[in-house]
Amino acid sequence: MKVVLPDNSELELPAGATGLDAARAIGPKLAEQAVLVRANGRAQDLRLPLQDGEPIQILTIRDKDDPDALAVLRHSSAHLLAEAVTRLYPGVRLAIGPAIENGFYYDFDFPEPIREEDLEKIQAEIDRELAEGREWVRQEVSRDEARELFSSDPYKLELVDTAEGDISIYTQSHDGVGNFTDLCRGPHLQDSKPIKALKLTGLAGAYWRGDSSNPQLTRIYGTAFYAQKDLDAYLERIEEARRRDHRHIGPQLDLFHFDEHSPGSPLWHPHGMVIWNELERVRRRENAKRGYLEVRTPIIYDADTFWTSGHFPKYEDLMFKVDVRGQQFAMKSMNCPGHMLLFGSRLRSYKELPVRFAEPAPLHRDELPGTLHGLLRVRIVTQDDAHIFCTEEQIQDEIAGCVAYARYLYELFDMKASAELATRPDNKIGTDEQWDHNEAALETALALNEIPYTLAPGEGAFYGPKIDLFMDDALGRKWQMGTIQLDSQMPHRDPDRAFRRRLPVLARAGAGAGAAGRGGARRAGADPRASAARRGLPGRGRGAKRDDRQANPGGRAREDPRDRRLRRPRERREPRGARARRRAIDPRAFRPPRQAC
RNA sequence: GCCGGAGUAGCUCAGCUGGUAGAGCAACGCCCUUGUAAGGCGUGGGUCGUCGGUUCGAGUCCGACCUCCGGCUCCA
Repeated sequence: MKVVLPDNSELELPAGATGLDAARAIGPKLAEQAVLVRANGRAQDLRLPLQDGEPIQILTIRDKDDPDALAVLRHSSAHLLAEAVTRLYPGVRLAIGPAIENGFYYDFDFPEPIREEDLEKIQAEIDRELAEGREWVRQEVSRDEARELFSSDPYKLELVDTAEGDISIYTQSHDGVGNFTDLCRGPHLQDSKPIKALKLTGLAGAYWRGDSSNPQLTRIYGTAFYAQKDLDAYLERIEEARRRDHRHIGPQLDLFHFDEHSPGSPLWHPHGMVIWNELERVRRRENAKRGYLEVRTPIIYDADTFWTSGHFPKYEDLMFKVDVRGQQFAMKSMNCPGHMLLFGSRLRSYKELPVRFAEPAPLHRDELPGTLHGLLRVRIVTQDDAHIFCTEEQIQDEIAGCVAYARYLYELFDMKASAELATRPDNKIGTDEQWDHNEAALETALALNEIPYTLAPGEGAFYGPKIDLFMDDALGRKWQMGTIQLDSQMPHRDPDRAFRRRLPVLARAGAGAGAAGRGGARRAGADPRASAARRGLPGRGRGAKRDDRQANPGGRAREDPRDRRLRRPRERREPRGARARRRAIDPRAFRPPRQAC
């Protein structure tokens, strides 16, 4: 058989030859330095056979910046970590240990919790392994053999059962030491020599398979490079980014600060307001150019409003509630309710359409403490939020307009946009034709604007697909910025019947949408509460409300407002933890930002 | 929320096994007048995150809480 080399020359090989065989055929030095073969564009273990006629590229230790070459180095590093931990902590159970963007991690289930100090010990053990050296041997096994091998490792067993294709294992050892075997798809290095720098960087809790209903594991992070100076440069880059952290610079420049008396809510200083007002000016100017009509609606609405809008069934725990003379109100976490009330305040003619309402209102969200992060994840956000009421025929143009607007903003701030297109979920309402049409409209808009996106199948809201826009920060963390959501089902939930016919609503948030949630758990059902809400159809909210009232008659005891003034600020209304227990949910699974109404 | 870390003067931090708080920078005062990464001398400044407990005595030990930092997506 033949394979094609990068210079387009052909290499003749015996049938079943592997990447390593190909390297050997070219030269001994190449074979020695090879770490990976890219076959047909895909990273492949050197030990695996090549296909006849496919183009290949041998990556070596000199391709030290190649993402695939780094990934194989780091994945092998993760296995060294696993070996060290297995030796140091008898009884530990192994979960998974992939390479990630800037390093690798391995998830463990420790019999006893470990602390940060333990990392030093583990690091020393890994350093010893590196000094001894390790070679990796790949073996293919049957599913039954794999189950036998990992019979005491529940996580590995689950992986065996859910794995696609053949099962492989890797054993790492050298001169009889090590001898650590792990279930692994590969690819791996030939041996540990290319790992010139390996550093454990952190410790964190992480749920098995990213699902909060699963046990929490202990994740150990690390990174590795083909050269010590690359590790040094990486650490220096992290340091530099830290020095430029807006959370330090902001207060230093007297722009804003945070106070523990209102966690997650910046206090803007005079200098900061100069920037704020400039952003406002840009927002007004650009909105005006695009035909948005500025409106202003209340911050606080009664519970009825939020049951109808669907916020309460889904997001009640993340909204600030206000008790007004015994009646429950809440602070809006999105502008939709006000805009719906405004649009529905009189009968509208389709000749008015499209109507684009924009509102720069402060929105309040009771984000969980562990998720707050400077100005990027806050409890109060003023975003350029808008709702567009239009006809089915106008959808495509309006969406394209929204995406183009988003692109304009990203370019204005010199940010690289990336997007996620979330499509129909299982509990969707509306017809397939409608969804086909709407998803296509979103996709077309993204393509027209050349914004790279990934598909998130099944992640759309039950009422329509959406586009979430992201930015990366200096440390490579992803933050959700804007969103564009299409709701073709609004009339179903509109109690006031302001619509004579079914009218789609487009909800979009652009500049200033800084409080967006991070891309959390992707898996549907990760949040039991949210998925339950998704199952509920529009209109069921009212029933749910009655149930809720019965379950919780009267709610919290009322208090005299005068008492409130007298009360010392630190005093709490209820036992600590009661509230936390009530909302035992996975914060990441919750995508608070802007589920439209 | 969960896991790990942290909370001592405006800032950066030290304070080991408990005995009533320190440094550098900043600020302020005086001196020097010195051409742009830190001239000299001196002074003031801390309920050691909050509440409670142990103790003759707690920044230091125990408990609860608050806030902040890293992480909880990258699928054997």
